[in-house]
Amino acid sequence: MLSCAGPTRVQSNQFVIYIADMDDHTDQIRKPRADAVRNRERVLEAAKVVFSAGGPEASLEAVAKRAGVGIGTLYRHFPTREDLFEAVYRREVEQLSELAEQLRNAKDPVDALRRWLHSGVEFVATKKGMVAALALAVQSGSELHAFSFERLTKATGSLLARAVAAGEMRADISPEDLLRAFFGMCYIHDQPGWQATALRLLDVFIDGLRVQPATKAKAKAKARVGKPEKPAPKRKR
Amino acid sequence: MLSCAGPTRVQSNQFVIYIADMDDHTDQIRKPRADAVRNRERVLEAAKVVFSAGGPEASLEAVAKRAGVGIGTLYRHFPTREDLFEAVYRREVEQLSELAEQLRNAKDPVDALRRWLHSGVEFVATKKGMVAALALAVQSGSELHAFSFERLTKATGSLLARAVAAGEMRADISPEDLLRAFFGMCYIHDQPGWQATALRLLDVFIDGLRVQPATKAKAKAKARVGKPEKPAPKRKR
DNA sequence: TTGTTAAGCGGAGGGTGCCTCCGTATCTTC
DNA sequence: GAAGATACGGAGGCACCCTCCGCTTAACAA
Repeated sequence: MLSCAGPTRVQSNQFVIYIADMDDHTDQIRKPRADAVRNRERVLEAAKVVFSAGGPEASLEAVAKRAGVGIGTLYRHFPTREDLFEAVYRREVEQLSELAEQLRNAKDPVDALRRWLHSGVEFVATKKGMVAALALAVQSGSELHAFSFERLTKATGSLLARAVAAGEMRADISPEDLLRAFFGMCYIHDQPGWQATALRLLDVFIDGLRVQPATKAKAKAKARVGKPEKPAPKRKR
Repeated sequence: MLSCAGPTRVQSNQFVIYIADMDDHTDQIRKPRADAVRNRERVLEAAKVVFSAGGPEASLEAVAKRAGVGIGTLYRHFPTREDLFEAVYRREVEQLSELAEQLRNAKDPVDALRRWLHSGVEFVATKKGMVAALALAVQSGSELHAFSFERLTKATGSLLARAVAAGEMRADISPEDLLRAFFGMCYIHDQPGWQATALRLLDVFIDGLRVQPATKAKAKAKARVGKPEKPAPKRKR
């Protein structure tokens, strides 16, 4: 937190980028230490296993032990549990995002959104710990750990915007809201048969999002004015 | 767990009923000890305060300390955290149930349901720890701690059934599902402004539950659980 | 009132987990 | 090979969970 003099380190998806501090004369960009890289990977691998087995509450010390590193090392790489979660499930989040990207070209925008949400349920089902990870990101409004949330919001937003622009869906629900609803539906995971329930509930919700036939034409005309990209307007209450 | 010889004790809502063991000759039914009754009440009072302040994760030892009893006493009265939750919020659950009872006489059944759910949000807002408590009851399928769940399911069911009977709502959503959706929506509590979001999301959901007069037949067909378009290849799991 | 006894009390204690701190080890660079 | 930066690891302090058991106390009978 206090190393103002050293080179800034920005963590991207899989890499670590080193940005030289231009004010500093001795700005030597060191290669990251091999053992550090190795250990980080080990911890990630171990966390994946441990979280899958023991749920999101699993002991971090267990993760460290499985990774064969000291607890201190774990904490250095991932200062909070959330950080670790996010790193573990980052790939999954990205896959979901990419799926949204692909679905943008689907014919029926409402169906595209539905299919995306259904895929989300499947993801959650496969990767056990993911709900917890994402829910954490959604819940704790902390800016720092919101990579997943931001990424998924964007994905949701793009699909939602299309449906709204097509006059198929009401415009007063934000992507964040939709995402929260999604997580809410998945909240009941680990009950037997929760998956079917979640899908059913999501379908109901999507029906609720639909613009009623009576007002459809009006909404369509209205939506055509603005750019399709724009997120849903901010609602007041 | 091993006191086979003593009188059986069944814990009802607010009272403790003593059932004499008929096989036993010396089946004297003792009045509950005054200090036990007093302590139980104290713990409940303390728990209410502590959970409100510190959330559902608050330390049970803190509760015991505030109640002025030993930790052992707390555990004797409430063997699990869940037990304590349920006892604390039992009154609230009952109030909600009673509200549902009253709303059964409302003219518009859909609006009655909506109002009830909105009241639920308000309850959750007031009694901070309640979501957690109820979510626990909903989530952990444990039969023993399902008082709240059962009670609320019944309340939801009565309102839902009325709306369905009136032909206003689709019939393929169970009270349990609705309840789960409700808790899902409230899952995001403790974010600023979550209440407005929850209400909005609930409204969307209710709209989704509605049978549209214009498209009634279509909506009904669509309400089938499986995919609407495909021949539904019976997905397992 | 007093004695008996079950019921209840409390908190020590053993266990687990969180997170920090800092002496030591190892790696990169020159 | 030396120097210095960087990372390692785990001990240690803290908080909490939950159980167990010797002691206390209230209810009841005589």
